[in-house]
Amino acid sequence: MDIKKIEKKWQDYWRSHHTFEAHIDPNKEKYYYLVEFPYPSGAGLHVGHVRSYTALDALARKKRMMGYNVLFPIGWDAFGAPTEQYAIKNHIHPKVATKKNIETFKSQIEKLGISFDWSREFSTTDPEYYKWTQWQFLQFFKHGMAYKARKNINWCPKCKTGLSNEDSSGGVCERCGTQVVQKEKEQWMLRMSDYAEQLLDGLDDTKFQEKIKTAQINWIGKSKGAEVDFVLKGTDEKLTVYTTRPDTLYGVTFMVIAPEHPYIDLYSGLIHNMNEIIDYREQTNKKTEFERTQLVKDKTGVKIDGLVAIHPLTGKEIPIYISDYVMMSYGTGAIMAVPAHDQRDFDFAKKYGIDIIQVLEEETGEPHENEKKKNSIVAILWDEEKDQYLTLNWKELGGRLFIGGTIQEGEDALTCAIREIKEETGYTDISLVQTGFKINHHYYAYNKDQYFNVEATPFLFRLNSSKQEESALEEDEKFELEWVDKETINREVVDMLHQKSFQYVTTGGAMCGEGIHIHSEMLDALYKQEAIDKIIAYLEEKQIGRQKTNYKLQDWIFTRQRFWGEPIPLIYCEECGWVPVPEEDLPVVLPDVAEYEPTDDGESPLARIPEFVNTTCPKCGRPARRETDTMPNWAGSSWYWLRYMDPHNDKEFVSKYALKYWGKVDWYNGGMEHATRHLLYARFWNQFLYNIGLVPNKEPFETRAAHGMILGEGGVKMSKSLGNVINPDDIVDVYGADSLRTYEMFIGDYEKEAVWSEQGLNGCRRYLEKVIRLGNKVVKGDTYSKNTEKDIHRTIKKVTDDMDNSKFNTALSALMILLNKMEKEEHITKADYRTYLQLLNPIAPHITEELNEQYQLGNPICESSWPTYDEAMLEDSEKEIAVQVNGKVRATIMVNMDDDEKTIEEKAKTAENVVRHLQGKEIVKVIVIKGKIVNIVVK
RNA sequence: GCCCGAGUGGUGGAAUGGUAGACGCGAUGGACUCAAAAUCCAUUGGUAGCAAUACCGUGUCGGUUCAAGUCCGACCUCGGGCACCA
Repeated sequence: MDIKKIEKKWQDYWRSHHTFEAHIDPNKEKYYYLVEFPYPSGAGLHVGHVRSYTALDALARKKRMMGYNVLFPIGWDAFGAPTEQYAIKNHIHPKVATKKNIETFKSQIEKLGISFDWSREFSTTDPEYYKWTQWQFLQFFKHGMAYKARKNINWCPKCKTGLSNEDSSGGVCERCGTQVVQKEKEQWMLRMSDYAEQLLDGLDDTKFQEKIKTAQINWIGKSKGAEVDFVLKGTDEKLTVYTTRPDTLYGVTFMVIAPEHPYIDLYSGLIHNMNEIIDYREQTNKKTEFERTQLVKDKTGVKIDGLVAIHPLTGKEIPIYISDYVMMSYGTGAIMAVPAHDQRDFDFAKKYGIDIIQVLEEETGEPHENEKKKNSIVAILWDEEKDQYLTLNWKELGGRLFIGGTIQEGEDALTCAIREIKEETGYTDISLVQTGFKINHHYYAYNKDQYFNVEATPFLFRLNSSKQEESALEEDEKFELEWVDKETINREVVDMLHQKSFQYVTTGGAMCGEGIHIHSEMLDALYKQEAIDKIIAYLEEKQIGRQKTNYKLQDWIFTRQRFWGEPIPLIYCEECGWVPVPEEDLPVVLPDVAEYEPTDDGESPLARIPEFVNTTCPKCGRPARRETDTMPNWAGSSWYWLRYMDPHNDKEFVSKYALKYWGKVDWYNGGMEHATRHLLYARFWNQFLYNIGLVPNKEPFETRAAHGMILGEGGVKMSKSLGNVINPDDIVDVYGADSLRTYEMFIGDYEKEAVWSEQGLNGCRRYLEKVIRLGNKVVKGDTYSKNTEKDIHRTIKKVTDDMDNSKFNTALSALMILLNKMEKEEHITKADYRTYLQLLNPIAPHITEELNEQYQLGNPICESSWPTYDEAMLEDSEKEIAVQVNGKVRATIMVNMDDDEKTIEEKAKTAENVVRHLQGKEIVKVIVIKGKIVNIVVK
């Protein structure tokens, strides 16, 4: 058999018979499968594409055979930087490069036999498509959802272009390695942050995988908290901060504002060290967004000399700093700093010597009635040289602990700690290293038969010399002094108070956990949520604060200073301002020019083309200028699934009729890398269209699944530089498309990454060859063979269920098992073979069609119905089950399905090896699970 | 740091709480062949044993259960996403 000819033959058949073209048919139930449309790069198709396309192809083929009207389209997401760069370098028009790349991709995909409906194919770069992208942008504009704003962008001075954050990671341009700078530009923005709550809510209407939902939720970044107003001393102005922990308000010891905060200029008259501040601001400006968002321990900042805030509750003066760890873009661009309970504030306070006030105490142990309150210490002695800590080993009396003790009348905590160390260990030559945060501990003392609630202060002391005096132990103090290392402590010190104490004094960070409030007047003794509620109520009553929800999600910067994108259809008129291009003049077409290289000043290349720029105002007819920026890559992919429903419509972006029939995408497959931004943009776009009544569903996608990556041999990413990229064409040439498809479906869990293996691929080819050879056994017969009848029914069920759950690997495994069984038979009937081929067809469509034809088994499989199974055929009348004695398998027995438990138990007890294990033992219990297992418990 | 995943033979990977390792790859032995390839048959988690069989075994430690790869708790390692987000 010539595989290549067969594959070509069936691909031609499907094309000429329009087998996979979908047509609206109200009498048939629809199903919409969508794969992320590819970016047709010069590199060609990747084996990763093959994996997801084959998976959805298999599902689509099966669904069609099950009688659904399946929409399974494909197109091209072709605008964007890579093609533009390629075009500039090779001096060809991006339009030409795109066309060439699409041709390559298309022929590669066709060779795989994917059942796409090619009649619906389009590219985002087609004027007939981007006309409607522009039209929809105008809907945003007309509904006040688009606005212009000045924004800092990443700018590469060498490439003369704006870069996305992704393209400028590490602070350098991804392509040329030049240091990226910040440049302020006017940009069109879409009000996506207005949709934060709706985008969050909408997730409930989807069946996305949990990890995809989480990614969306994280990106939206909702946080509940409060705004608090701090009066600036000597002014009428307030400095408002946002915090998620208003309950820690009493712990505020300083405030920080972002270097860009407008108050700095507003109050420059009051500030004495303006020069220093301007210097710092300039340093910050040099940093890229990337550098600023790196988590660094070493905080920098400048104290504002002359500007002081007043604590709204205590009336104390609070110093204000500027620092780049506070972002202008989040919250109010100003924070109240609580160094005791926030790591960043803690780091900053340590560096600049600012007070740290503890207002939360971690609680350990279980509270109990009639507790006696007292204050105590935990003292940890450290031998720096050996890096060991002194513990008291109380053995069975209390395990391994540090030195502990109760603070006496008139004594402070530190004195107490030094005294206790001396009394219990005799060491006196010590110095204090660290005082930890206080801990609120509940415990029961057996020797005193009393519950205690202590407020304990942990200390860390360094041992300077082993000078030791006589210790002063009391009667009941029986322990061994032992110096041990960190590991032993982590393992053996189990008392929560002592464990936490050790953590506090050795790691030395802020106390960020939950706890009960102290030093907080009205909040004292309250837990987190009660305290938050109480303080917010108070702040609101006094009108010095209010509850507030914040989102990380920001408005969408919708412009790029590039050539190869959709022109923004707006015209600027001196008289009328920004005016939309009239609908009948759409699309605003990209000019066919030779000059599309970037300009020096950051303007779009379109700005240099007078014929494009100069126009007249659609409103007043005076001379006017076109917007020269283009849309981002994300634009065209934000609505493409809608266009697939009605791709040739030149009156509307999609007809109501098509929308009503095809509805939502039922199953959307894509890479995990698009689970945040693309998916969010697409949902936002759709929700907007829904809100203005243009689409019938609020959420565009019912299910979103993500496939795992295919890695090169050795488990590394395939890349040009490693030279381990597998070209699907080469594989198809040598092994055939069906082998490649089968292998990629068999390689492992569809959602997990998988490692490419040529040997594994070869195994799948061998399997398909066996399927071909199985044909030699075919004899007449339109019913299943008696010997394999049950296996066939079971396999139908298994393959059907597994494919429904995207478990292609186990579906194939079941088919292999059935093949092995059939191979042992002398003959199989046409019916056997036909069903077998039908089950395999979604994964290996060419070879199965050919065999079906060759052995004259029936109409083409693509026009046949999916096999069904008979429930009654799934179970055997007899089954082998295991017999365990005390949970260990000792024998297997044959049972009939209609055996009652008594019979099974008897069979089990008399099984040869079981008898031996029962000898001399008393049977305590016998568990019989019908059809599964028997477990005999003996003593 | 936070949020997801995942740790099972030589290897890719299977196992609604019920015989761990299905299926594939590789390996070993054999058949066919002058020979090789292809194909077919057999074996293939480890240790002991001629064998029957026994013991051990799903990252580590503990727990629940008649029964744990699977459930619960603590930890370790790897992968991914997010991140001075107040």
